[in-house]
Amino acid sequence: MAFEFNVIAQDSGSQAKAATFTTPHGTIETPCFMPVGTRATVKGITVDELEEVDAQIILSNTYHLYLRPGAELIAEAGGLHAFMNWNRPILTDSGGFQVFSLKDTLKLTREGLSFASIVDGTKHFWTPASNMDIQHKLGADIIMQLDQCPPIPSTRDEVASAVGLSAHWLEGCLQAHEPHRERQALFPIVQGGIELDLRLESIERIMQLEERFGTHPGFGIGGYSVGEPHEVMFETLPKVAAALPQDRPHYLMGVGNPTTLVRAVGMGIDMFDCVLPTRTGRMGTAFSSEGRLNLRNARFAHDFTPLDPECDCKVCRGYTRSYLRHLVKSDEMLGAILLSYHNLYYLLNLMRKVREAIIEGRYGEFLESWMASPAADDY
RNA sequence: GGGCGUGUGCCCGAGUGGCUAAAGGGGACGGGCUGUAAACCCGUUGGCUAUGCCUACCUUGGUUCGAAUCCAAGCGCGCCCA
Repeated sequence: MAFEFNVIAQDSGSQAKAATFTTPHGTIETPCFMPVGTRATVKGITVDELEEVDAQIILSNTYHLYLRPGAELIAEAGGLHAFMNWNRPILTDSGGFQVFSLKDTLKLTREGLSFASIVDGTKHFWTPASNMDIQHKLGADIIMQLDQCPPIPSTRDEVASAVGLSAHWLEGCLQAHEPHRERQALFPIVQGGIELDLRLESIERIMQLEERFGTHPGFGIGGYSVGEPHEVMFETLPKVAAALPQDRPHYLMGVGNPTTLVRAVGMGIDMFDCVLPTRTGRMGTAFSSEGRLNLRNARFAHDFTPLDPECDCKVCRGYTRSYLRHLVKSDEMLGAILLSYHNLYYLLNLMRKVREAIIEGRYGEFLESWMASPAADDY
């Protein structure tokens, strides 16, 4: 059976769990971090390197690929996997986040959303069904429903309205997706901002639709990390994750930094994605066991030690902080490439260690020592 | 030797009497980045016993209430003539 979620270890002191999730392009081990490759490329990283750092699944974006090069072209290439030469699982986001981040160019209606292309200004209109059609053509293993992701701060009415609209759109997505259920897993997305009752209402409306459309293979949790402090998210996140079925993966969308990942796993989250490792890497910042390092800082000019002495990735084995700083300061693309590579390795490796800890029944210890370490400085 | 031009903060460069501690770049330094309109964005960049004072636009002298800005000489640099 496709899209099987098998929990292989459950932490006794938290909601942390280790599991596997089966997709047509392979099995994902959770908890996992998914590198973001918006435009069918994880910026600065080849697919060989993605396999080197052992990314099990990557993300791509419906909005961006629809605009360029177009879903038809990707279908003609044989789908996203063939097009980008990546044969492991892929998840495509629907473009719901762009409803939030590109709000100036988008207009919402109950039927769908209209928007002006950020590429050439042309006008477009999406319905849940047309969005599904695009994602079917792209052919990712996991696809996300079209949703509305409201920013922080939003009024309660605005958040409630986003819950309603997202649930309404979900129905349209499910309907259009029915013939494709075996090939692609459609994840609904929980909205509701930072208010628990709205979150629970969102979950209820999502679960109600199972009566007509069958079991949802997994769940996205959206609308967090859109400006609120982490602690605010943590007030409701464990309750949201607990209110969802435990026999399916919980995907916390767009999160986040290393410490947030380590903690959120204990709150019942199985999947994460974030642009942070690649973006901050490209901009000259590296994750490390000593905390975040801004390689532009003058203090690294004569530092001929590895980026992170505790990391065994090829960047840390082969290059010094001084050299990486030189590349960054000189605007050499290799600097962005190497730091992106290291940051991805770091985060993926961290998830592997978290998973190992869960399986060995010591997630609590792991979390405690993590929080006490300098690596948790981003918190 | 003569003629013309030019000299601004770490660098390039705007400014040609008061609104100038001096635009704009670059560099340097620091910060940010969370389902990627991001190889991007923001801040600082003469000194101090800081809501004020001091020192500053090659140097010296002058004009003026007031000069980076006008005048004279000198020095440096550039081009042309000898």
